[in-house]
Amino acid sequence: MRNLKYAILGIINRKPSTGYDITKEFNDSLVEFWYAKHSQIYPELKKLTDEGLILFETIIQGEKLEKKLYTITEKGKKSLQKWLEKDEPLEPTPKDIFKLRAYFADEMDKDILLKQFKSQLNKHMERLSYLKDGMDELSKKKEIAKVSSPGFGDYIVLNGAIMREKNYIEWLEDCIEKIID
Amino acid sequence: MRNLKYAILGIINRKPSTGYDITKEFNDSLVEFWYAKHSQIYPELKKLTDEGLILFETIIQGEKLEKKLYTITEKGKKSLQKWLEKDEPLEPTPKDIFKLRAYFADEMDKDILLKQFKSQLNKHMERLSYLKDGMDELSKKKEIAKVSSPGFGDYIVLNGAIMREKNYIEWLEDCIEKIID
DNA sequence: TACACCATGTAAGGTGTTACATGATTTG
DNA sequence: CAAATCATGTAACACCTTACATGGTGTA
Repeated sequence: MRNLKYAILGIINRKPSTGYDITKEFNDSLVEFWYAKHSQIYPELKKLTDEGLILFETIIQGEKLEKKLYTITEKGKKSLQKWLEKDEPLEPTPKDIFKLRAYFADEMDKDILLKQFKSQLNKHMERLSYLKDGMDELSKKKEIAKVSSPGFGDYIVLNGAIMREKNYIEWLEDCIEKIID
Repeated sequence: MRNLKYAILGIINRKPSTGYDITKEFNDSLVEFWYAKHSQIYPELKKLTDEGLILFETIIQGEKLEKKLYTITEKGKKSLQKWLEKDEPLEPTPKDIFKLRAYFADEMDKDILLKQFKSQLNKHMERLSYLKDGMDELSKKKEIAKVSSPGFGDYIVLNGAIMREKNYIEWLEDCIEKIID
């Protein structure tokens, strides 16, 4: 466990960051497979500092705004590396509220059921389109699709998200077909 | 929120059940999209009883083993129905620890990275095979693939799980190819 | 009679969300 | 100069996991 710990460690390892930066990173780039609110991040940063895995430098922005720029320590790098090398059993399948509803489909009025699926389809199509835009931007910005290039991680996970959305859409369309006839 | 509440309500609505039954149901049938431990279920059952959404009958098994068979009330059915009809915004994408690791791929030694992906591939192939077996069994047992038939919910979500696993496997294979060359 | 499984609960602690709280800087 | 964004934190509460705790039933 302690996954947030390693998520933060990994981000700081990529580039020294403030708590605010990390929050943004989570809710922009990583949001397709990890996220956290700032209320969880700041206490965790304190904890990691106490554990000697990161350290910070106070920076004054403008006149008096203090911000803490965190850097990973050698100890932190070792800890991260160890976590990256771990090969653990598969996590339980993530929870999916829509599928939970779908499981109770035979209790639902057919029209409502259809409306539900169509609405869900819409939302996932929007998300897919958003992700595709992200991919266009990424391929402009970075040299991707090559291991050890710094954009490789970004590329494969974004590609994974696109594949996942396409697949979910396929499933929804399949269900809609079955509901109709 | 209060999703566990509705998950339990839905299960009891399908068929009167004990806490033990519900626990098994979660960890057998529903595990691909929802689950909970008994330590979460028993307190929730108490809560739902207090709210008048379910009620129980004490049954003696054998000589003296007491078990509580829960049944949904009219109030409970209304509450469930209302939840089933809700159309809420998309949940954030579920967290995926493996993708979190993958995001930090450029920090990893290429051999270790490859081993990670191959191991992950193995595990997902096993899960897929397990799910396919489940589908074979389900199609023997019930009349499925028809809305309003009682097996329809079971069928579409199991089918969704199979599709999801196939897709994840495809992504892993794609990544492995990219890592190799 | 031992072992697997049935059956129900509580306690402690970790993880995550929402709301509260405050203030500075940048940009239009 | 107003609004958006930058920046950091705490408190209360909800959700979830692990471990503790106890005892009955069925079957080989």
